[in-house]
Amino acid sequence: MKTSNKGSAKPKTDKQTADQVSELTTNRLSVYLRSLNALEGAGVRTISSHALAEQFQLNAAQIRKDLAYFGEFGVRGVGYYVRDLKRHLRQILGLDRKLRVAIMGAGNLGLALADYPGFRQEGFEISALFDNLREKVGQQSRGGVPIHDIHDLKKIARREGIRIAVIAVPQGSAQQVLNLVVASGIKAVLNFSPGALQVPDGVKLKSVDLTVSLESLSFFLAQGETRGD
Amino acid sequence: MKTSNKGSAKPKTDKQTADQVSELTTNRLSVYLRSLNALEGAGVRTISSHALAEQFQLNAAQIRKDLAYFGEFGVRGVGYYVRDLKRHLRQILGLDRKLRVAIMGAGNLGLALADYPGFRQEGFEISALFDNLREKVGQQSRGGVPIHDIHDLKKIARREGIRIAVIAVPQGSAQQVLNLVVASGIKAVLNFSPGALQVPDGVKLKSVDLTVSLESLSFFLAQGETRGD
DNA sequence: TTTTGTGAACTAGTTCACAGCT
DNA sequence: AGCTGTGAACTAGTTCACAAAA
Repeated sequence: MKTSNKGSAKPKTDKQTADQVSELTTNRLSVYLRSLNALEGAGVRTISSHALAEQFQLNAAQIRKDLAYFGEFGVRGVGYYVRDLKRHLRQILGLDRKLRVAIMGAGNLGLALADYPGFRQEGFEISALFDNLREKVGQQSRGGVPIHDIHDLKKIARREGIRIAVIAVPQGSAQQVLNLVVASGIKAVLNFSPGALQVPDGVKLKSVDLTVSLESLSFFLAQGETRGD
Repeated sequence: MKTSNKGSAKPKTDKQTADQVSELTTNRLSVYLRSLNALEGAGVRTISSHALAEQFQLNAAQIRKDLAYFGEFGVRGVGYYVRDLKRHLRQILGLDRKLRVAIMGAGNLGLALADYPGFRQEGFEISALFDNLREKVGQQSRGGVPIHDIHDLKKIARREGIRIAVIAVPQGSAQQVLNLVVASGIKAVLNFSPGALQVPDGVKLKSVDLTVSLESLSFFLAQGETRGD
């Protein structure tokens, strides 16, 4: 237990500061949150780390450690109150407010992502698409997300308070578009284009590389065939 | 050097068996391969682990270790021959043949993925889309991938030799569709639906969770705001 | 009794540093 | 001289195991 920070020279918000939490941990927090939403919907009031761990293939201590980085949310002998823990996780993950997202590239992928229901959950709002093709600008996605000229990014990002950009442009222009995103003051970017991109310090880039994912499956299949011991 | 497996009771293919290679390693192999393609295109004949490491933010020893799991591909004093290493990596990753892919779900995301150029590289071929909506079956994607009835999955997967499935259906039906995929004999699955899915042993499931990715960015932004020490 | 929170032990992954080959 | 391949050292992440709280 580490209640009471007497003596410690950092009052802050006690925990919450979480300077050195690994991304593996925060990713798991998202997973826990999703499960808590389901549990709350099902009317479950309280859940133990063991019961939670069972749902994913995870160790219960892992879950307790993950949560302990941010505070003491559990009750010994009982577990975690679903509603409480959910509220804490939403706050830790910064989901207790609306976060506006822009999608760069109104091609197949960009348009699909703009209307993807998973993106609309938990406080995210897709506010705008950006493209450089004259004929796309002024149109909108099937779900009604407007397509703007990429040159208006800075202006619109400021006006709409866009905090996150998603890169869904072809390989060749990804770095260039990323530079525009960074210049417009956006600090968090989810990238779907393949290949290495450079961002300055203070900007978080998270990449989803579909080619790597597919090739990882290919490797698995190839192994299965060679492994004829 | 570990040439000559005298004494060892496993002649096999010497290396290549690679029983315990981490997924982190194989993911990096994909990244190296992409870079080698670019280098070959640029006419570069040979590359050192240092020069490769520089491109991504990686340690050179990391690259040498990753490659060493599968054999000795380098030449001391020289580095790696680009063409040679590329060929080896393609073989290790199982990309030295055509791999056919089916996409489950002809919604926005499924259709976008079907025509995604990144998927068409390196020997992958999107052979078919599957959906359960009467009005979609018989149509095709803009790029010409035919949409079949999901009930014909087994038949078509066998006929076309489909080895990989991509799950792009709504959350609610993901597990059900995955079960059909597994029943049809497909052993490798790339999943885009959120939430935990169960697969039997011997089937590889790789999930890309867009919600988790976005929430990870949200966490980063929230930290930046709180970290006002 | 149940279940948390957490130090200690363990396991996995990365980087160092250098012998040995070209 | 240059660069690989790899044990040894180190760092990060996970699991164990148990005291303390409800």
